[in-house]
Amino acid sequence: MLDPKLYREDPEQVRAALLRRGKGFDLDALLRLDQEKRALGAELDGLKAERNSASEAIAQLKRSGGDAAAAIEKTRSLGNRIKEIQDKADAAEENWRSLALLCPNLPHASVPDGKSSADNKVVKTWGEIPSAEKSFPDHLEIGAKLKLFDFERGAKISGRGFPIYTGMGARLERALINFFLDFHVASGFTEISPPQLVSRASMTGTGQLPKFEEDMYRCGDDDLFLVPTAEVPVTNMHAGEILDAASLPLSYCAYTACFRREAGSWGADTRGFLRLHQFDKVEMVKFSLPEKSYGELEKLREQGEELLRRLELPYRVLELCTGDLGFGAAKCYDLEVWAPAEKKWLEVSSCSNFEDFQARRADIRAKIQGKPLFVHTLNGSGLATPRILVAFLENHYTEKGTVRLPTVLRPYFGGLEEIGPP
RNA sequence: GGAAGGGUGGCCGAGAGGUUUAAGGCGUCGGUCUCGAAAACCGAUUUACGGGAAACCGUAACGUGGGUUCAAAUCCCACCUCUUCCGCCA
Repeated sequence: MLDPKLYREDPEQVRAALLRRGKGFDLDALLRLDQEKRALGAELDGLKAERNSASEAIAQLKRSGGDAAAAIEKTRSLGNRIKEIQDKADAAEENWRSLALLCPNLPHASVPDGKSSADNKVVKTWGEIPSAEKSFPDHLEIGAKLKLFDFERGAKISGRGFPIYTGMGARLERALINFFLDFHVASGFTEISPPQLVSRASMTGTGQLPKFEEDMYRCGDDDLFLVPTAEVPVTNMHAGEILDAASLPLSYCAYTACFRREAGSWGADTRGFLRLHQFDKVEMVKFSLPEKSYGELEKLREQGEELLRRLELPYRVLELCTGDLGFGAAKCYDLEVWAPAEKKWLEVSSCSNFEDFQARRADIRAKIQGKPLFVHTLNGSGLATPRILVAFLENHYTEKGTVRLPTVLRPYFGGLEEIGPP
């Protein structure tokens, strides 16, 4: 949610910033609703002030033993008038809020202009990309040979997009999750194991709702949502709190399964592990002082990059352009790994600074110089496993028909150096 | 799932329709005293929205949302949540 003062005081600047994103948002409607809400609020406050002083007069009259019946009768109609305006004011407030929740965040000034993912800026590339001539077995073929996963049976149980990991595949999945968490904890992050079903309020706090409800799995009887990312429960841990400024930045990491309906996104990149309804991810979440948040964003990105280097996977870093920026993000880096058989870059992490966009929705503040101010929230995948698995198998497949394990993963396999056929 | 009892400021805790401007205590900050500190004493100590150049003024908030009333922390209803007990259960 945007700070209303921004568009009240300088609507043209907000309009220009929103326009950089490309997608239309009706700022004029928001301004109109804001105006309406404030006008009714002022009228209501005046009427209530009138009633308060009338009530006080009645109290005094009664205390001194006088007859208040006439005064009470006179004040009664004021009550009806207040109720009427109150209803209008409530409706105006609700209209304003519904629209305000649909307004995306403003991009940071440093974010490059652009219309789509084609305009994202490559800021860094690491590792060696094999020549395009050379052909590689893809992850499905490797997985089949080594019996690492079973898509058919997964589909039988739940439908497509719900893979089963089997044998060494399951172990590799678990090893990756543990490696990620262990690395973050060693770097000073606090590990969280959060609820994986969350309330509507939590989903609204981080910005998944109300706009993206059709992409979420919902348990209707209880109005709970399966988490699409650990960002939701971990960020909302501090909803409604005033944090100790001295404790910032707070750095958390959490593993959860992630559930996404991916409504409307079928058709492209849906083979194998490339797009799933359920997948595993370790997420990093930070709460920062406003003036420190962009420094924290760089650190978050570096934290993700280090995982990729240790897994010995070639990767690149993209700075997303204004047109590709997520709904709540002010600035975002994507990490992509190279999959040699797919001959594609695969997104495995998104590191975003939301500034106070989520903090405003979820009411997360810190007392800064005596004043409670909204903190900045950040999050980044560190990392999501399915596409890591694709790149991992394709990059580390050996001529012997085995998958070589980088040294950092070997402790999770009792020292084993490679994964062979069962 | 059933029963009972709770939810009040940063914290503890009183208040049971109008002298609440939420007592009292703790904590925190400032001051007096002191070489300095402690103690004691004095004072201050929520937030949001609206108006105003400012001083300040108005409104709201006692778990949440409704209702009754001229007037609600206080009465009524629903819900959330905590504690205890019972039932079920990994």
